[in-house]
Amino acid sequence: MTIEGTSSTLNPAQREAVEHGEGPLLVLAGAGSGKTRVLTSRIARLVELGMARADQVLAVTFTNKAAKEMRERVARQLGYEPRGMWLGTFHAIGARIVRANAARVGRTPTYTIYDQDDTLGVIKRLMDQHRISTKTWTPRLVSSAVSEARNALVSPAEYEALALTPLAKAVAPLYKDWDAAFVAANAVSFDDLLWLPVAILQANADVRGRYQRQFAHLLVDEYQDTNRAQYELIKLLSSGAQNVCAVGDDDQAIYGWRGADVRNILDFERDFPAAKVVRLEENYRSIPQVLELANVVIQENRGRRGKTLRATRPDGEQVVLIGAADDRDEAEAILEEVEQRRGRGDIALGDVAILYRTNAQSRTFEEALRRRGMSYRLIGAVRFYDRREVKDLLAWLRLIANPADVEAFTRAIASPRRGVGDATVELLVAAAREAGVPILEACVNAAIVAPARPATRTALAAFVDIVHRMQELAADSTVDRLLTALITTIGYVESLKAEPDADDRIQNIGEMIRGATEAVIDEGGEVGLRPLDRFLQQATLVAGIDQMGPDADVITMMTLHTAKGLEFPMVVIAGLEDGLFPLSRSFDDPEQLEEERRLFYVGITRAERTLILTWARSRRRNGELISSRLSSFVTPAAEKLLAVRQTARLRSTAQSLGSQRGLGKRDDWDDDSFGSNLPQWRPSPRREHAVEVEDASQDIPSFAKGERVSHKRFGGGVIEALSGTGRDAKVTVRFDDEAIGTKKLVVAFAGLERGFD
DNA sequence: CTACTTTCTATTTTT
DNA sequence: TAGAAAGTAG
Repeated sequence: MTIEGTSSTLNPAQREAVEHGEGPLLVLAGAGSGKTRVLTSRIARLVELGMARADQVLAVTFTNKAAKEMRERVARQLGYEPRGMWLGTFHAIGARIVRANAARVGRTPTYTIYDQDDTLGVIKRLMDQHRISTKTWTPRLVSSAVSEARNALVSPAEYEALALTPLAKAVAPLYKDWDAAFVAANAVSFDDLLWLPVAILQANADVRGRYQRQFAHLLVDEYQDTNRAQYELIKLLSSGAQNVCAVGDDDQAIYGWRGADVRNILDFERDFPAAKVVRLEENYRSIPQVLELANVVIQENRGRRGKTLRATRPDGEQVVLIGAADDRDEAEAILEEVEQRRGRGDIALGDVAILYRTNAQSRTFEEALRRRGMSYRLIGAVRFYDRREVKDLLAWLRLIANPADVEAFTRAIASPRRGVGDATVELLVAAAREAGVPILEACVNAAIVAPARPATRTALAAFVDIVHRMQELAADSTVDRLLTALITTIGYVESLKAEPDADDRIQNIGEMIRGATEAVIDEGGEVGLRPLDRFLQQATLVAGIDQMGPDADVITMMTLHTAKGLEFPMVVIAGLEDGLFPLSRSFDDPEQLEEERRLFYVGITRAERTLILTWARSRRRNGELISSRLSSFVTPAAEKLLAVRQTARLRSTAQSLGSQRGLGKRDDWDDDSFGSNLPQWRPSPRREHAVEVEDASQDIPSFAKGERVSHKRFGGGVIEALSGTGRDAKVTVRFDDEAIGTKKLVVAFAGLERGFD
């Protein structure tokens, strides 16, 4: 596996981008066109020619891994380490700006970055305070509402003024208390890492001026995936010389759901007048067969700048489409393909990536790989730092670093359990908030602790004592030594022993201590930061992909989103079924459907030599068996480019199905045992279109417009509109309760009943 | 207070 | 199906 861009000399377009001098520059870089190469060459040249010192360059990447690779490549081209260069993700750079100006936003430099879970904790507590039931609105929903506001740079006051929907009206007062809650915990959310820097720069001319003078050149990778806050941050930092180099590809915009706005790249010339635009359309990665498919697929999208990838590599293998009977059959078929090619000496395991839309799909592959004894690695699904035991210990470290960290406190005090229950914890949290005191202090505050039982008070005192002792140790010790001491003191390993997978967990702890050792060695560029703080920040800001180790000869599996920016000799895109890819919820909204299609495009263009697409007629999803058909992304025009095959099992089930068509019994052809009859390939040039099983409708009630229904939670209402069919069927219901209003519900999940409540 | 059991519900992608 | 929340027994 390598990162894109391997050609040794620059083509004319690449050279033009690299050699562009002052002023804004937009590089529209198609997949595999060597954009990383352009970026690194450009940075190296800027420094080499003295157009900017290393510390005057700010380069933003999408992942930490990409940042690290870029740093290495720049160093290689320069012949020395570019010390002081700001090179990182938006979030890492934002974190640095916040830390340098922490006092201006009510934090200290040792503030904590709250991850998704921590932020959810804050939201639950806020909802509790405001007496909003987590049943009417789930904390998740509230979280995404706030997140959307933050990413669009909408302040709490503006949000309140604009709040029209019932959800927005419920969220507005919570959002108003947002900053106070985070300030009290000396913490910031993920989104705040973008919001706060923008706020700091907008409100403080001195700070703004200082950064603007510092950064002579800004470079932004994956510009199509920037959101409003990121865009504003770039504008604020670049004002003046406007030496902004944005690199991106509107066809690869796949983060709209995270607030990214493709218009940022579509409107670049409007925002940065006199911008030079360079297009990179020559693809050095993939064989023509792959590129042809990519072009055909993406042409279905409207609202793009329009570009066509030109192949530079010689002809190769035709792209394959395999239909399978079910998800297990699909996995076996894929592995069979891999082994055949491996047997022929075409590829090694390390050349293969299996990509899918949802993380849940990885399970079937894992099982199949285990059965065959093939080694693999799973990227992203469960981040190392998300494992329970790691999070427990991180909570302790966080509390040691930041005694106001409420979420760390609630977790640390319960792991292992030490005689303080939920009720006491909530009492302490509320009291600390009221008194405006860090949570750790509240535990030993006589007035606050008074109502608790003596045993609880003793337990609290003991807990605080441990944290204090560790704080002392942290002052002049390395992170790994601190961690080791902590584990012993709290008896963490012993507390795990009783659990079923204790061995794995203990191993992970060993891994964590090793990671802590490295955190001390790595200096990173930012001065005056304690190793502990650096370690903690890195632990929250790493992405799944960042943990992808050095190349090994194993199959790699990940989601399509994670695969962006990577390339593999052989790529499998699995689960090409309507409802899964594209996901059913995107059917309603053309923009979402186009984003899904771009995701498919991203997947296709990861392949260098071999591309295999697969789909399964039936699949187990969330505990139930659902049947589906080939993804509508595989249009007739696309299908012409494919070698279409079926597994033996699909052939046989398709036949038996044909004979009992209309009987509507679908389940009986899945549960036969798999045993020794692995799928056998018989080359079959065309897929019979006869395998159409429509009708997913039984078990799902059908309703009519105007009909009266009742919902368990929302009460009675009237159906206003219907959309979708089968298990994707949705109804729009106007509920009697005005506070609830009109809702769009998926019939299969909503549990609607006819008539009155 | 804790550990266990039962119930419920929600289905996507991630810095 | 799995994960979280709520309920229950000691």
